Amino acid sequence: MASDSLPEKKRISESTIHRLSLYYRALTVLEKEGFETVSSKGLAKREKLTPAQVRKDLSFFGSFGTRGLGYPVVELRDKISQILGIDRSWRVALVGIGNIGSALVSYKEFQKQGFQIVKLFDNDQRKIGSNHKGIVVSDIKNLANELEPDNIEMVVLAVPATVAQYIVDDIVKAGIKAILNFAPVNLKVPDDVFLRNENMSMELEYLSFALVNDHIPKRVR
Amino acid sequence: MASDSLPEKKRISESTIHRLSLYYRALTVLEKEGFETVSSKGLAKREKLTPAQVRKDLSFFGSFGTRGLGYPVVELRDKISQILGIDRSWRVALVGIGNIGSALVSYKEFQKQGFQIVKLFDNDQRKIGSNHKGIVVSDIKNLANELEPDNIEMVVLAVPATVAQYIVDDIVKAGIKAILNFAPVNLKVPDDVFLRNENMSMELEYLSFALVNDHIPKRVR
DNA sequence: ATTTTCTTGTGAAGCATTTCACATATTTGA
DNA sequence: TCAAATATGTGAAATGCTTCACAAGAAAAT
Ligand SMILES: NC(=O)c1ccc[n+]([C@@H]2O[C@H](COP(=O)([O-])OP(=O)(O)OC[C@H]3O[C@@H](n4cnc5c(N)ncnc54)[C@H](O)[C@@H]3O)[C@@H](O)[C@H]2O)c1
Ligand SMILES: NC(=O)c1ccc[n+]([C@@H]2O[C@H](COP(=O)([O-])OP(=O)(O)OC[C@H]3O[C@@H](n4cnc5c(N)ncnc54)[C@H](O)[C@@H]3O)[C@@H](O)[C@H]2O)c1
Repeated sequence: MASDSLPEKKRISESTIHRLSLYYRALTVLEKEGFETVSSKGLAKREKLTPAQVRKDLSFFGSFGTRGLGYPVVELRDKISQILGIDRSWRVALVGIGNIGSALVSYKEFQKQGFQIVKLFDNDQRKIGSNHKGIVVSDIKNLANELEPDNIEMVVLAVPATVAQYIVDDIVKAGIKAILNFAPVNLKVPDDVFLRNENMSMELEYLSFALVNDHIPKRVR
Repeated sequence: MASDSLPEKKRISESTIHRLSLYYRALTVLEKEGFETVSSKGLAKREKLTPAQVRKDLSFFGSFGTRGLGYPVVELRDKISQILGIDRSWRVALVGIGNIGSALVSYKEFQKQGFQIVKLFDNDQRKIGSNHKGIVVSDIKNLANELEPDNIEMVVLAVPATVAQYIVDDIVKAGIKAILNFAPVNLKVPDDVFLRNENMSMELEYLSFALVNDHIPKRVR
């Protein structure tokens, strides 16, 4: 036959990616605690997962363990950080320097993890020009000029829900491909833009449901 | 036979519960826009889901639609709010009045949605006694006395990761059954306590992974 | 009244994810 | 050196979740 289907890129589930974050965090702690190796069982226990789940997740990306011994803590952590792309730093812009936005700018852990907030935007005249942790707030009007994908790789959106779609449209136009949105609204973006939503109300509603229905879900994430 | 297995309580998946939140939000918007009914197709489109998914989710809880017509917007919204348990208000305590904690207290939407923050705790002498939106910050030392499950039904935890487990132990001891945690740490709680984590780093790491791997997950939540 | 159109509700099929179970590799202890 | 213990990596089975597809009910059109 002339054309077999192209070797399709292996697709990883969202859950696996989230668990990689958990493993990464656990391994960081294990290193601090002085462990040199850890078994899938040990790792699983820390994150309330099964050993098989841990092994399967890691197996999507390679073989990192030693039979009879387990995984080398530091090596595995470094490997996961490569997989997640957090073995480098990311330049992040933050739009909306309100309650949540200010909390995010002040949060030093992001910086340490390599998510560097390097640009701030707002439309409030009292905020524009002001200084937050060494960064001067730019006027949102200049977003198109000042948001270069060469420079900024991710945008965190912390503006009111009512304006979020307009702003996201501009962000997309500027060529940004990754957005973390805090506004409780379903934003429309093209297929090649990665959008994640942080929806706190949803988690409170989940708790409400759980209390009212005394609910244990089939599968806990 | 003497004993058939008890009619097991229908377990609903986490995804379905989260989608109920989305439907609720969409229906609120639809009502404002003046729609009296909406089809599963219409609802699906707004939330980037399939009509079958919408119908299946709702079918777990009953039959709310009319064939040939769709679902009555207001009625369905009210029904979902009953299912989620948000047709009432919840009394919430917030522990840790720092960057995130302050943002949450100032957020009026929670109040509107029925999540009433009615008690604040911190261990910082400069914060204890101070007033946030009409609530005086209590000393964390008094948590055991002042956190009565009769009065407080949920706790939001916004303290440093290093102390989160100690505090959560006290919260559990006080009899609280629902906790929303912002600290990036895997907290241990008994099986009858519902715990949800809000982990922003995880979402940034997801975006990082997506950019590095040009990744579209198998299933988008 | 009757037909056509629309749309729900739901088993069943299809697909994704988790768990099982074991061959295999390595370490540990005797 | 060898046996026992440990623990990975992975097909296959089991479980869970989503989508299909269609019968059936209701509305709209004729
Ligand atoms: N505060 C919370 O605890 C919380 C919780 C959950 C969700 N959220 C959501 O996060 C978002 C931000 O919430 P917040 O409490 O920080 O609100 P906020 O009002 O304190 O901050 C919003 C900021 O966006 C700016 N802004 C408004 N319009 C803008 C525009 N067109 N361009 C640029 N900047 C603009 C405002 O000047 C302000 O600084 C909202 O969508 C809110 O629903 C907040
Ligand atoms: N700020 C952010 O944007 C952000 C983002 C993601 C996660 N988080 C997490 O949320 C949590 C809070 O972050 P933050 O930035 O608001 O930190 P913060 O230091 O500003 O606030 C923490 C608050 O907890 C109080 N606290 C400390 N120990 C306490 C104790 N034993 N009992 C009671 N209160 C105590 C402090 O006094 C302070 O008010 C942290 O776990 C952090 O990792 C924060």
